[in-house]
Amino acid sequence: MTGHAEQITAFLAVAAEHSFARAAKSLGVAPSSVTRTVSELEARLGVQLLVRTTRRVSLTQASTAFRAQVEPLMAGLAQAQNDVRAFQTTLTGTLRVSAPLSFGLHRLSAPLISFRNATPDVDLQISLTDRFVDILTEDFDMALRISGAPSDLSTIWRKIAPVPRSLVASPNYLAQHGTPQTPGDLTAHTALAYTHLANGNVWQLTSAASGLTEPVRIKAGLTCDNGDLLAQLAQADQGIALLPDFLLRDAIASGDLVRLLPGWNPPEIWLTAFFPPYRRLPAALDRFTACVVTALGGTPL
Amino acid sequence: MTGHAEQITAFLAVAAEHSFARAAKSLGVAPSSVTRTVSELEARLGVQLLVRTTRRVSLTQASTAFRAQVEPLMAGLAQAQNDVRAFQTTLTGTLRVSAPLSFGLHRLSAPLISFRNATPDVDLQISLTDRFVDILTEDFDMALRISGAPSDLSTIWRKIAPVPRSLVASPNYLAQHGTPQTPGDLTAHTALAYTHLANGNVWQLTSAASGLTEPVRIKAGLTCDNGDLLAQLAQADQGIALLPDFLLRDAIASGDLVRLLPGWNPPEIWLTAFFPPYRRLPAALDRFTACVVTALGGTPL
DNA sequence: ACAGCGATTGCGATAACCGCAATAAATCAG
DNA sequence: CTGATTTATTGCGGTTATCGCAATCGCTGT
Repeated sequence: MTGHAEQITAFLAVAAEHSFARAAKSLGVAPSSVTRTVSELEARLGVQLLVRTTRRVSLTQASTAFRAQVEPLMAGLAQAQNDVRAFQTTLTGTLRVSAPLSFGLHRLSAPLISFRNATPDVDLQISLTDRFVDILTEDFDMALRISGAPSDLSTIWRKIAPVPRSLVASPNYLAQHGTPQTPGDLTAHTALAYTHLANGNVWQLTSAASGLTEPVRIKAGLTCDNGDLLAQLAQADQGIALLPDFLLRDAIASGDLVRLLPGWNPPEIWLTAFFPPYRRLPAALDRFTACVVTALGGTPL
Repeated sequence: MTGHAEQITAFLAVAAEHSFARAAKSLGVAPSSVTRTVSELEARLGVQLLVRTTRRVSLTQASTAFRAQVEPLMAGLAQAQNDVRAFQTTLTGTLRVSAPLSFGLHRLSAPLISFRNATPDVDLQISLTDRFVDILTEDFDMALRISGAPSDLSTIWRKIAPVPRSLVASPNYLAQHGTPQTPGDLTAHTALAYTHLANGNVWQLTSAASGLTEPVRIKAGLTCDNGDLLAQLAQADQGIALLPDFLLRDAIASGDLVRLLPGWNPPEIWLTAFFPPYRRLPAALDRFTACVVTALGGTPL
């Protein structure tokens, strides 16, 4: 892996123009520079490439063969450098996105459809998993997560939309264990906790009226990384769950689950997009983010 | 035609090693240099090629495609630069040689055979012509000429062997016009002159005894660029010719031509090899010159 | 022979480059 | 969870290389 492309470029220019002066003009430098550059190339290769007369420049056999070999390579190099620019501006390539399973099933289809209609050339690979994927190792371009404030200050992230949550339980469960009226009442109950948001089984509840926050320690009943399963367990009278509203809509409407402590709000969490440490997002990724924000941003999920 | 191969080389090294530090060690430079070089490449292309974490370096989609395009090109460039070195040292390629027709017919076969036996890989192209070819325009590597001192001081030339010449005429011609006994007697005779050595129809004759030179102006009978034809004309009683001995051997031996003024020598001329303005002769050409010198050098033709 | 154009080279000034050391940050070990 | 280590980055100083200008040499057409 040597290099020295400038020398080769100078040589090719002289070979094409059959003149150092015209080559210099073509390259936008002084003729002396071309002379030196080509001479240096010849010295480095140990071969005379150009036979000069002050009025004529001829190619040697060596340079004829060299030129035939090198010219397409240099053209290819220029081509490749032009092509790669397109990655930043054109919407092409592959986009690997990770999203939580429940969120994906309930809310992801709208932005996906919007993105696919807008940019059909991008190959979109969606991985629905409730793991916290390693963006770098598994080569993701974006990981959507539902979380509180990102712990990692170095990673690049962007809040998409707030995710309202509610404390819920089934009517049967409440009939058996009583309906809590204050945060303190929760200590006697069993929690169905979401793994990634479990904070040592301490729920912070904030009064909508006073704005005061009260930490409540509850019994750890079960921890799961999937919200839908937690909702099913709550409907099966297994305890009190703190879940995003978008998972609960049907169950609450049907009366299978009921909201608890309506005057108290759990900590605010957000649908957040995480990115690899790009300095600048590629065009396709930028567009995808825009679609997600358009479809889901602003209004609470 | 851009260039910037050093930047691409640096990028490829980092991509291969997945580390700036190891790439720097591999390239033999400081890590900071690699950082700057790659960053400059990214800035120039407007594309982020490498996603850095202090502990890991990943490729972007853009750089993956770029690398796939560029790596073989750079390898080809290195290959071409290695290949071209061989032209200076290995005996290959084509050798275009021009030589006078008469000389070629009488004396060139020996060095040609010697060269072909030594280096069968070189394609040898011999052009026998009595024109003074333009070495550069007609792309010759060597032009053998029989001439006096080269007029052009800039061209590269090498004396191979002296070419003894004799003044000759046919017995019939001498019987009709008389046999000259002194240079001055020549003025009454008709000259059969060789074109490239014709000097205004003035022959310089030097006395072997005294070393004095006497210019003799003679009648221009006929000028020709081919020695064999001149010899034939001399045998046909057309005049006095000044010709290389190697053309005259048979005619003199058979008595068809006789030497005149044996005590007076014509100007010394040489078999001379002329080259394009190479700074350094290619290997094949150097070898060919050596064969010619070995076969013909030293002893007069 | 002469004139003109073009390749080369010496030179002066500018700019680029390199390596070193300090900084920031991401991963590993305990 | 905290400290330690490794790694990419960046500011800085000194050296080097590079560029353009102008003079020189030399080829080529008239």
